[in-house]
Amino acid sequence: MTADVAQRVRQAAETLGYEVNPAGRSLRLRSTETVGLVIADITNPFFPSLVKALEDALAGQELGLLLADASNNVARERDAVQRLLARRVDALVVTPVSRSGSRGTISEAAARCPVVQLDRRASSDAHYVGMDNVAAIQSVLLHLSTTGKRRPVFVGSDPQISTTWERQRAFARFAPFGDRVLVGEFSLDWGRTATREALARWPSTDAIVCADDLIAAGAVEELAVLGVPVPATVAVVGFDDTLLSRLQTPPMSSVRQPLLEMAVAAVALAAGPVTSPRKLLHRGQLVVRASTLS
Amino acid sequence: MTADVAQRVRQAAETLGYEVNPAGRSLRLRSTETVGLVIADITNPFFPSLVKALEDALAGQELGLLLADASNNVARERDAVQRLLARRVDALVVTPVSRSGSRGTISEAAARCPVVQLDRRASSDAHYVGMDNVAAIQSVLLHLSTTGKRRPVFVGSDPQISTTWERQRAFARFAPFGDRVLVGEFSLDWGRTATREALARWPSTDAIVCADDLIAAGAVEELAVLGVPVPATVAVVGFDDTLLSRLQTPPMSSVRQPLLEMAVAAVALAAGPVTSPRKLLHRGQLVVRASTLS
DNA sequence: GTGAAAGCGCTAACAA
DNA sequence: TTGTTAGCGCTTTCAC
Repeated sequence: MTADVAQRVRQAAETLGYEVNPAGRSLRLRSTETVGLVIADITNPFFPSLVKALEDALAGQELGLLLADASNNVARERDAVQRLLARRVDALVVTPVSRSGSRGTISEAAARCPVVQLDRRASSDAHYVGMDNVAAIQSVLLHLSTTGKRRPVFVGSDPQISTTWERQRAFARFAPFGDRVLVGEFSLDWGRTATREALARWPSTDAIVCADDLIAAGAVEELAVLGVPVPATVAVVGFDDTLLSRLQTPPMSSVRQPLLEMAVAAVALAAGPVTSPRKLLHRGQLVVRASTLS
Repeated sequence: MTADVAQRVRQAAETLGYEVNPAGRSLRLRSTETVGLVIADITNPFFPSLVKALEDALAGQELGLLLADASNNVARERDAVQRLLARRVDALVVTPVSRSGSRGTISEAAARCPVVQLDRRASSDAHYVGMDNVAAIQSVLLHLSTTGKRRPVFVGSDPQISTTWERQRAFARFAPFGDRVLVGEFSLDWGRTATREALARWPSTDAIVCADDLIAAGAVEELAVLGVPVPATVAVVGFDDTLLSRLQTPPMSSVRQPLLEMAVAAVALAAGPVTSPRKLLHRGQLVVRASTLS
């Protein structure tokens, strides 16, 4: 076909309003050009930013995004994965709900199409793209120590969530008092409760390192109620750098994940040639705000 | 086919791991069993709850959700709509970015498939499912008046956003001083600026009615800075009942939209028989918290 | 360089 | 009730 004819065909297609039908294309090519995303819990303010990052990364590759939410529930996560698989997504991106509870679902899915675990991980049969939580905790501890805080406590969430688990383990290993750890859930209330408990058990506490911003926000609130000056007496650090960290009074220091970078890497693994499971760790960045700086 | 044979076929399908291929099905049925959703701005904390509600409503009908984000940008919204249309979604749900700027995009889309405007609206060529903002503002004003607040100010966002526009107009019509209106954008900073401006222009102000929780959070913060007691001297009300309203100190009263109900209605219009454009208004509910109750 | 034909997996219509 | 067939829109192959 000559360039001239090609041009005229294009022209005609334009005026007739013709567009390729992706169903026919899918059938023939055995590809849907769509990636499925299963989010652990869309009501957690961290995940919308992840969704957005992935959207952006996919748009660059002309890939569509089919979204599902697991509502923090292993059974619903399994259903969501099945639904997306039945729709023949070319690849699946998942933030697993639970280290042990999601493993089976993810391993089975990985046998059928490329699967990328993003942010959280549960199975070694699938790719993983996340943040280096050990390095993140180390930089938090270093920052605290340079501001004179040497008696931090860690307040985590459910250890079945891989991110909070990794942060907890790194804290246990590198903090001055590695056993000063409390675990509960991602919630404001837990942040408050844990703060009271921490101060009661370890009165010398001068910093609270939280597994996410929700917990950190609760910690800041409880400290205000208790009349403990932040950061003068007790500093607070969160994770994820969500809107919350900027809104809280005082604004909170928080570790930001390089979401777009991670999303691009995840898409590359999802859409690229099939390989053995890769593990990609990106560097986070501690955003310093008033809750750790007088 | 007898029930017995049907059962055996099902059994065989099960053991062989057979699943219908939606591509073939789509091609034959001329339907993708997928609905497209274009969100105005996923980083606005209100929208994730909308997405979740729609997810839930669609899951009940075995429909998939193809998601796109317009990033508050009319051009990106147009692109997103085109992309979803090219993928032959059966219907489109949109929260239009701008009353005038989104009209063309939505009207054109409505000519190709059922389109439901959710929460916000821009075109009368497509269905609309939203909240009755007039009734909402009236109930806010009534509540304020019964708590002795008779000099409210309205702080809105961009009047091109249909929700804030409707709230603003209702306020202008029903508030004691309908001209006490300031408009800016959905942001904390605007909430702060507007609060200062309101108190300067109308020193008798005893309540600030905000177009969303972000603005309201800014108002509460600025009042704290100015040393104005909330709610004793000035009460504050927001919209959307997001996480923010519970987290702010004091917790803020906010109008909650009946999201699931709206999502179910939207899905019914999207998946139901084609009809002339419908306009469905649901009733919101004012959630009263400390920012309006001493 | 161009055109024709096969076949992806599915369902609806029709024939037996 | 059961079995057969056509054709949805696309791309690839192969023949010309």
